[in-house]
Amino acid sequence: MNYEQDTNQKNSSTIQRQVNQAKILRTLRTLQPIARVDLARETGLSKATVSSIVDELVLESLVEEIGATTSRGGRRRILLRVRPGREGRCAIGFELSRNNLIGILVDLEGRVIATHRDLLPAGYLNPASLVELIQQQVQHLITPQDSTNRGLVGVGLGIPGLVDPNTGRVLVAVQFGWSDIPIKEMLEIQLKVPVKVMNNVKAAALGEVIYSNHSMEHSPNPRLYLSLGEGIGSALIIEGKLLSGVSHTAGEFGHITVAPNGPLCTCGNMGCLEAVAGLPALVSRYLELSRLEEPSRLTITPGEFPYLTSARFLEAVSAGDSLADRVVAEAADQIAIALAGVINFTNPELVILGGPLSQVGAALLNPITQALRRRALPLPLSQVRLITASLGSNAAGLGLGATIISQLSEVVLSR
Amino acid sequence: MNYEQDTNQKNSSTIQRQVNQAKILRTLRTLQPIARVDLARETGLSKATVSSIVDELVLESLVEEIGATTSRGGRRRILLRVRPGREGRCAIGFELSRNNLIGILVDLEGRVIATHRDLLPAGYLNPASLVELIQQQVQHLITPQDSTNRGLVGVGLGIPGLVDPNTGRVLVAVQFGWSDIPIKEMLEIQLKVPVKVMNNVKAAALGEVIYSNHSMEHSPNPRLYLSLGEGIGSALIIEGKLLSGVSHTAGEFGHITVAPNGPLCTCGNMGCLEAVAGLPALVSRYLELSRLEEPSRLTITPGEFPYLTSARFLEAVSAGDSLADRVVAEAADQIAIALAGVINFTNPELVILGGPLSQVGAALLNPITQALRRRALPLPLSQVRLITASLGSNAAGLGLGATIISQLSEVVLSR
DNA sequence: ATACTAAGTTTAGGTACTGAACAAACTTCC
DNA sequence: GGAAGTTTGTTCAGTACCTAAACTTAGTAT
Repeated sequence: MNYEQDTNQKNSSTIQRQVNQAKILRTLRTLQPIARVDLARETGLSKATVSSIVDELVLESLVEEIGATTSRGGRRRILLRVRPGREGRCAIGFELSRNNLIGILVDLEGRVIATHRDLLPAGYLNPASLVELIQQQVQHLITPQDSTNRGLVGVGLGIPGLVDPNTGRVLVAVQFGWSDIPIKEMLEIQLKVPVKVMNNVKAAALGEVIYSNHSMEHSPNPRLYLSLGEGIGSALIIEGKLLSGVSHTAGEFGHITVAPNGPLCTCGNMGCLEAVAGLPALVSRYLELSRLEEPSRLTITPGEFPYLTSARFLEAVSAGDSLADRVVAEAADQIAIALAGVINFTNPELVILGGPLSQVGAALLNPITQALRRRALPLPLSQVRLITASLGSNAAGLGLGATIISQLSEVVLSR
Repeated sequence: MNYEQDTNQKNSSTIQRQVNQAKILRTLRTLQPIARVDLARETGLSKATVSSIVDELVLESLVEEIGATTSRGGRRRILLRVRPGREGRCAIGFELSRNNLIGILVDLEGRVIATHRDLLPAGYLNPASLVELIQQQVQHLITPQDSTNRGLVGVGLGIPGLVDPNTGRVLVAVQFGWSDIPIKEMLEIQLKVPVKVMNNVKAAALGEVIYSNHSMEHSPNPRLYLSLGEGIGSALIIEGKLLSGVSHTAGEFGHITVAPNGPLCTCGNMGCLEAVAGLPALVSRYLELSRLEEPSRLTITPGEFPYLTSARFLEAVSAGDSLADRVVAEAADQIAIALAGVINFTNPELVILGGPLSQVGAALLNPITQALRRRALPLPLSQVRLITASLGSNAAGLGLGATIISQLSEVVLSR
């Protein structure tokens, strides 16, 4: 079940054991603490098989015994659980952003054990240097004794750019000037553990979605993550998997048309959501309206106007600036138009609002909720839970870590 | 592999054989005619295993030998293929509409062997009578000798209404006054073969998507089917599976907002696509504009105006009525607004235009294509193939039949 | 102490896969 | 035409993994 074994594994066709190992691990994780008998009953496997597989899992540091229950006649049941903390196995999720590399070490239960942040060196970032940097962080994060990475289940990496999650190639990353970099392959050679690479916003989406649930079990129903910031993106998760699309660009939420004759967007279309509700648009709108408003009622002084940044604008909203609040409410209406369409179309069970704009909380959530009531169909709307993202800058790392961990209890049929 | 065997099958855990049977069947179907050696090479299984599984498949009438090739030194290879026609196994797809029950018998290659259509009796249709009617059609369609349905792999049923495809329950079918009918269960008891029940538009979508491909192999990428008629619906197929959603209402394309302050829709929202581009809206628009137009240039005479039906309107478009054409072109613009959003969001490889309105062909397709060029993002747009539906009233039946057949070469891990 | 009960382990038997040897059915070449 | 060579498909011994049933372990009940 670890990487070395996978590579010199028999002949890819002994699916049985993998399926059953995964089944037991999955059951164990959702019902823990649990005894072998109950695992047998839950999974439909025989007690003998469960014993045999549990033995293996204990050997691999994935599972541990935690004493016995009191009995009501008969031998006491020995409770098992997924082995938590540093003593068990773990995974690391990395997020690469413009200036930082954040690494988050999670245990088998998806809990954070340690984090590490490196500032990126100025100037061009070489793919090889990134690999080097990640290798160093891995050494920092896992226990120093374990230099073989044997405790490490795998590593995930989120990158701002277009990634093919299947091959793990970075197709384009404008910020770093990369194109067609086989980063997954490079990392696997260096780290000797399986690596998963994906877009950082999608990784954050996975994180928020998985951790919204209090269990790492995935729902089969669609769940949507919305990232509201300078740009507006999203990720749709169906049956626990990210929708990627033919060219891996699925999730473009910001270019849904919400005002057919509205302002020109950078993409060439008129009235894209991003053009009216992206942060730059909100700042412009604020400046436009502030001319009509009495300065005394504003949190932002007219002197700041020429230098008004998105961050400062968001502060004003949080500080209760009524004009900023109005601008956000207007944007919420526009967001709701697109969101209502997507809710009707995908019928999700969960929508998570993420990105900088989402941090203003109720100032955004309330008007969106209201507008959705007018715009969305009653049945799908009644099924959807609308919440705000809660993991902050840890989201991507956690999503990647949890994804790696989850793969232990999934079997991918190779086709 | 047939239904009786499935029920008293060992103990649900002999997954190995099922996986490998499915793998061989899948490979065989895409690469046929093919010999055992090549199957072994393609699937990675040993020659011994392939021989053993092929023997089983031949016994089950799923596969047949079709003579040998000429050799270039060495024993000649015996070519195998999926057994076509009545001699092989087959499936039946039924579509229930307001007045008709259409049954389509397809062979293992997805080709139509026979069709049958019954007019429904007037008045309330009892679920039990439907089961009875389907049972009769099954008897008509399969060879009379085979009264045990042994040749029948399974049956699919498409119903206009809200269906839970997992349980096969009809949640609501307004046209028939049904609610919460376990139609799948009822049919399985009667027919003694596996039954799949789903919404008829989604079944049609599956049909069009599967048959657009010239092979029954499913692409992993998203594909979209649009049904343009009185109402506007859609179905999104991802990894060969229909997106259903929490409450099984996914695909509501008609209630995407395309004109935020537009006309009131039946759903309560303003400016839904359906309210501006559904057939009733087009007819109204035609009547509205016809007052300004010179009657001589119209195909429809003013005398018809009070009785103008959607069907007549569509005839006028096909006849080249310039005003009707203009109305369709306007609608195409609105459709393109919603479609561009969905293309950006889902990044599909295929969009199929279906439903009555799609039958006007280029009058609709051209303006949509043009508008998409302005509205959709270049990268996703460049990947999408936009075509018109081609199966007509057979679509749903074919989709269901093909779905049943496809299940032979798929393994669903039970969780 | 003895009987009962339930959890977990051991064992014998069955299924399904694989590699290697073998049989079958060709072509080639002298 | 027969020996040699080639390739396909089958048979067989060995292995992995599952199950049911018997057994061991470790408790409670009386």
